[in-house]
Formats: sequence, C-alpha cells, structure tokens
Amino acid sequence: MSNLETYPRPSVAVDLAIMTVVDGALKALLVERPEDNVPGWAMPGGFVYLDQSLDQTVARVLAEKVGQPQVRFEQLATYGAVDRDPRGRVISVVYMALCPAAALAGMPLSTIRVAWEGVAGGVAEAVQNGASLPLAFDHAEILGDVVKRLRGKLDYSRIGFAFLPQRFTLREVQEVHEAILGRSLNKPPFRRKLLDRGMIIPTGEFETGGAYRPAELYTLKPEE
Amino acid sequence: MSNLETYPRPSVAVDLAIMTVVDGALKALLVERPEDNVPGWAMPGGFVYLDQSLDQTVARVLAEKVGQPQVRFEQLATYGAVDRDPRGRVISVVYMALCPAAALAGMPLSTIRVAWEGVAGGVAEAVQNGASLPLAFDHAEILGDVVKRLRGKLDYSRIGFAFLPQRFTLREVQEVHEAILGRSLNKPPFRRKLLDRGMIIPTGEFETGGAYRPAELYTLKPEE
DNA sequence: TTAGGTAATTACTAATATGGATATTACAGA
DNA sequence: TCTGTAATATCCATATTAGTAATTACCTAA
Repeated sequence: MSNLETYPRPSVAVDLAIMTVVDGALKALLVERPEDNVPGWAMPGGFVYLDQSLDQTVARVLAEKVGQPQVRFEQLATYGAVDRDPRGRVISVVYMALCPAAALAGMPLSTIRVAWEGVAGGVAEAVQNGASLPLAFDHAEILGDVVKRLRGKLDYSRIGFAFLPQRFTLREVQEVHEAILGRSLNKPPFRRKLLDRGMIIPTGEFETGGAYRPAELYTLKPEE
Repeated sequence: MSNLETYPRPSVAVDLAIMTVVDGALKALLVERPEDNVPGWAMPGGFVYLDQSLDQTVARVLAEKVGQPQVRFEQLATYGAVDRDPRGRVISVVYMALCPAAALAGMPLSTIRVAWEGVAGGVAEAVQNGASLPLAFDHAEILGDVVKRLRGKLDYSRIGFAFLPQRFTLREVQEVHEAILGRSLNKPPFRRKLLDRGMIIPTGEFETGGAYRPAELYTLKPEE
C-alpha cells in the first residue's frame, strides 16, 4: 500500500460484451481490429482514464464506439493474465451490455456486427455469413463466460428482459430464454412461471400485424 | 486502443475478502491500517505487478500478509470509483478467499483478526469485542456484496464446503449455511437436499470426542 | 360470409419436491 | 443400567412442476 506514485502500473481497459438476441440466436457485437499485430475480431473497449469511474468509462465507450449510451450494463469479471495482450500488460474489466436487436439497428458503426455462435466446449466463435472468424486476445474465453453468466442469472433475475423492447409478448420472452439456454422449453409451464413470478404486468393491448391470433403485450414491472 | 506506453494509468490492487465461519457466525479477516490519512480496518491487499497475473497477485498477498497461500479463492468484482481511495486513483479487483476457521488459527499476523457482523441494510460493520470499528475505503460496501454473492451461490454451488475441513458432519454443513443465510434451517429437509444432490459421500467413519451420539463424517466428492 | 389454419390461452392430471412433525437409534456419563 | 442429548430415519400434508389436451381467437382466402 505504498509508492502510490512511483508504482509501475498495468493499463486498465473496459471491454464490452454487447449482447442481443436476433432471430432466436444469441449474438455479440464485435469490431474488426485495426491493422496491428493483434488480428481478429474483438469486443469494443477503451482505457480507463484517471478521472472516470468504471461505469463512466463504459458509458463513454458505448457512446464513442456504438453510439448507444442508454444501454443497461452490468459487470461480468476482470481478466488479468500477463500475456493476454501481446502489446503490453492490460487488465480488462469486462461488462455485459444487453439490448434488444432494434436498439442496434441504426448503429453508426463503420465496423461490422458479427454473429456469435457456438457454446460447445465453452469456447465462443465468431461467425459471419457462415464463415468462422478468429477472435482476438482472450475474447473467446470471455464470451464463453458471458453465456455462463447469462444462463445462471436467467431464471432468478430480470436479465432476460433486457433483450426485449418495453412491451413484449410471452412468446418473445420464451424465444429469448431459449436462445440463451440453447434448448427449447415447454410453453405452458414457462408462461405460468413467468406470470407467477409477478415481474411482468399485462397491458391489455395486443400485438398487431401477425397472421394469427395476436398475443397480449406485457411490460416489466418497475423495480421496487 | 492506442498509446499503450504513455497512457496515464490508475493503480490496480487486489483486495481479499478472507471469509470464515466461527461459532456459527460469518467473519472476515481484516487488518488495521497503518497510520496514514485513511484510518480504519481494511481487507488485506496488494498492488498488481506488471509480471504477475491477478491470481498470482492473490497468492502473493495471501502468502505475504496471511501466511496461507493454499486457500481457495474466486473473483468477486472490481471496484473503480474515482474517489474510493483519497490517496490516488486505485482500482481494486476483489477476491473472496473462503477457508475453515482452523486454517487461520496459527496465523502469523501482527494485525488482529476482526469479526464482522451486521448484514442489515447490506452494510457491513466491523466488530471486535462488541465494539464497532470503522471500515476503511468502500470496504463496508464490498463486504456487503460478498455476503450477497455467498448467499446467491450457496445452494447451487459447492461454495459452502470451502468453509469446512476435508471431513465434516452434516450438522457442520448446516451451521455454515445458517451462518451465511442468517437464519435457521430445518434439519431433515436440509439433510435430504444435501444428500440427494450427490455432492458429498459418506466415509463410514464417525466423529469422536462428542458427548452424545457421533455423527457420520462425509467428504466432498471430487469435481468431474 | 364462411371454412380452415395457426398460435394464444386455459384446463386438467400425474409426478415430484418441499416443509415440518414425529419416532427411533446411539453414545457418554452418572 | 438409566438418562440426556443429538444423529438419523420415517411419515404425511402441501406446494410446485412438467406435460398433455382442450379451447379460444384471429387472419387468410375461397
């Protein structure tokens, strides 16, 4: 706890696992790295400045790189292997940012949004148009941890609703859960559990435009 | 992702929430801070060196300050408010180290082991001989988060067994759970759930020295 | 207008898990 | 040998859950 001034310090970065569910699949927003000696696709990130907290850094990165400062986020974990970045010692505090697919639609990104698939073995893999893309740094491992965390928190927290718009149908909730868990669920028990939990309230309105019987729209009950 | 060399960096520290259960109470090992402008009691910690990973730093701090490098630990979260340390910008990666009370018995610490109590309101409070002691930095908030995490993981992970010696009785397991949850549990259902889970195996041996009927000793089944 | 198709919603039943009380067993010490 | 205490086993009522089947509602197209 001494030498606070002269201590040789690692760099500290914030990396964002910006997750969404599109067409029943869990996906991560990745950016292609600039031309340096670390090729591949990576989560967007930025360094922590001396006068900004971690949360402020996350908001800054969201605004700078994604143009979406409003997304809700929560901390996942911190990764600090000595050689995880070949350019120098970087400790990354990783946050998950969860948002509905629509929120990323008009994204002013020059980089490409890349689907992520493949939970098998706990290792993530970036995929674009069916072709496998390499992930930079330890980001494959990190995305594997993201999925583990999402699965673990799915049925006791309101984390799943972060992927949905303000008003949603029960089917949409189930689609999100199935995408995260990677398996199909039975409809009646799922609906019952969801409604019994008391986290959502019916709006009395119904979806429109569908070809068949419209489902009722629900909203998330505000937190106490 | 530029200026890896010249970037003005925060300090990075590892702080340890060394938790144990003694006499049915959850306690944290705290050290009294040296005389500087941050008074109070704090979790032991140390800075992250350029050539050591986070895990290696934890092992180093455990060896240096506690003399117990063998304790199992896991990451809790990272705290990075700008003003959390008045001496300068410090980002703390906090780890939980869970150990049986016996492991801390012969501890070569010049500092004092302090009981921690008071989950009420989610704010921790250091207590010694019934007198309240102030916690330094944001360590009260962090210890509150530790308890939340322990409670959350208690019944789907093997985290509770980290507080017990290799061979233990079912009653000891229940005591640990009650200490962490802060409430008493019914014995028969607790035993059933524990045994049905298949995480522990009976040794066929029994405790000795007790005044009454001896309980069977169990061990934790090794992880697959 | 009306029949057909599909998905939303409800109703029902069997299986399982849970909580809690009660009884039985085993040991130490008087 | 008796007594006290805690470990262990037994039991039952209740709550929860999974799954199947039936019903309802809307859109489409003839």
